[in-house]
Amino acid sequence: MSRTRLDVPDPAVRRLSLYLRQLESLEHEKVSTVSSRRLAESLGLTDAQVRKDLGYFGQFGRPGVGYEVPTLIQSLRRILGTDRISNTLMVGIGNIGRAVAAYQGFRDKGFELVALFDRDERKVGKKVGRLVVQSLDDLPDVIDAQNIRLAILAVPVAAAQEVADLLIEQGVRGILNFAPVQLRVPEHVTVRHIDVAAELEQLVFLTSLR
Amino acid sequence: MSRTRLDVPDPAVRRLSLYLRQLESLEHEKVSTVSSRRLAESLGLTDAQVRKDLGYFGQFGRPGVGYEVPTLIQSLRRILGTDRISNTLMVGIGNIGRAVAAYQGFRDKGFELVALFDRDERKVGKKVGRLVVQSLDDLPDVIDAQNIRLAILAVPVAAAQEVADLLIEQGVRGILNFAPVQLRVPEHVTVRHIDVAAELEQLVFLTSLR
DNA sequence: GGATGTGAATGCATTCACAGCA
DNA sequence: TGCTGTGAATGCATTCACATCC
Repeated sequence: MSRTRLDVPDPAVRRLSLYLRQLESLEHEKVSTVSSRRLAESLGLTDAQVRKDLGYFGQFGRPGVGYEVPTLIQSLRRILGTDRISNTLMVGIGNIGRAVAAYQGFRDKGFELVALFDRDERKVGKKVGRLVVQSLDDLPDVIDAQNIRLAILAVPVAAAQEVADLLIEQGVRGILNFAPVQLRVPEHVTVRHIDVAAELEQLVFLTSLR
Repeated sequence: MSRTRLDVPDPAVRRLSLYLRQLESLEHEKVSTVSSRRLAESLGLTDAQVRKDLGYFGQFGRPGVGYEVPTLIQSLRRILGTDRISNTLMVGIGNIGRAVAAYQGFRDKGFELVALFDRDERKVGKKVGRLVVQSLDDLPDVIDAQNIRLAILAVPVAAAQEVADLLIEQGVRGILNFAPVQLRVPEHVTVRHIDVAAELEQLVFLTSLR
């Protein structure tokens, strides 16, 4: 049976982003070459893991030398799909929404926030950065016109599932969810969840052990 | 060898927060009892996993009946350590910092944001919600006086490691890091990392597969 | 009958260890 | 010699399956 991209362990894919971040920082420091050992150490991992992870996707290094930093960065971006810009929309322009919208440097990472939506009619028409908040009624047209497949969901818990359903119906394939609720989505849709309170809970637990 | 709390799989601990969130929502709907099956289904997990996870910490259910929702909530809070309020501080009052500070409901989850800090002298003295932004010079005194062990780090990448070192030196044991950089910390300190760009990268990768 | 709790079995991710190449 | 790439071995998490109890 042929190896498909799908049988890569999920934890390995998560680490790809980590490697990319670290490599970008090395590039910034004008480091031209890095070994799996060095990369691993700076991230608190093992060299074998770095090599294995990269090995799922191809051969990028040179024995006896290591990995060329700029080339590996390019390769990782291509693998992740961030070598081209993905148009992204956001629904829910509250505190979190505004903060994320204000974040500079999305574009460098392969994303462009191209549309903002809110259900609250008082927010519609207001400017946030370069963008104007739109009504949810415009969602279908905008998604269509700009070929959007990624959405950031920053609405209150009570509205999250409903808005997610709407997004999916209109063709969104990936949702970054800030609402502290588990979304129910069809197979072909991917959700990533950011839950600040849950992370703090983990910290309390882990710090009270030692 | 005796079982210590430490040999609980990390993924299991992460799911505890998930269970808690779901149980709170069930309590809100006045559901008094829930089976592992039902709880699992609502979270996209298996019943065996729910039982095994809870089993690491004790026996909470009644065979033939299930788990009493309010009791299990209490137990989970005690396990996680969120049955008592943890005083928390934040450094870096930019966009993200302000958004997190504005988040209502920390207290219900077991946290109280009790102090804000920023290096920028122009921000010091300004009010954010009920709190006044303080100078980093005051950090040692505040940590001491309020017995703070948790910190939210929302400073720029360039300052993150330095501020983290300072926090740790003053006795902070857990750091929630929003800066997209891997912090180097001693053994006894725990870090959780929230990286919005990395999550979006994952979405791009996962959605381009199918 | 219906559900928990938990050892045993499985499956998946990590680490080892070494052949092969620069 | 130094480092990659990768099968084999290990270790860890999940799932199975059933004895036990309400």
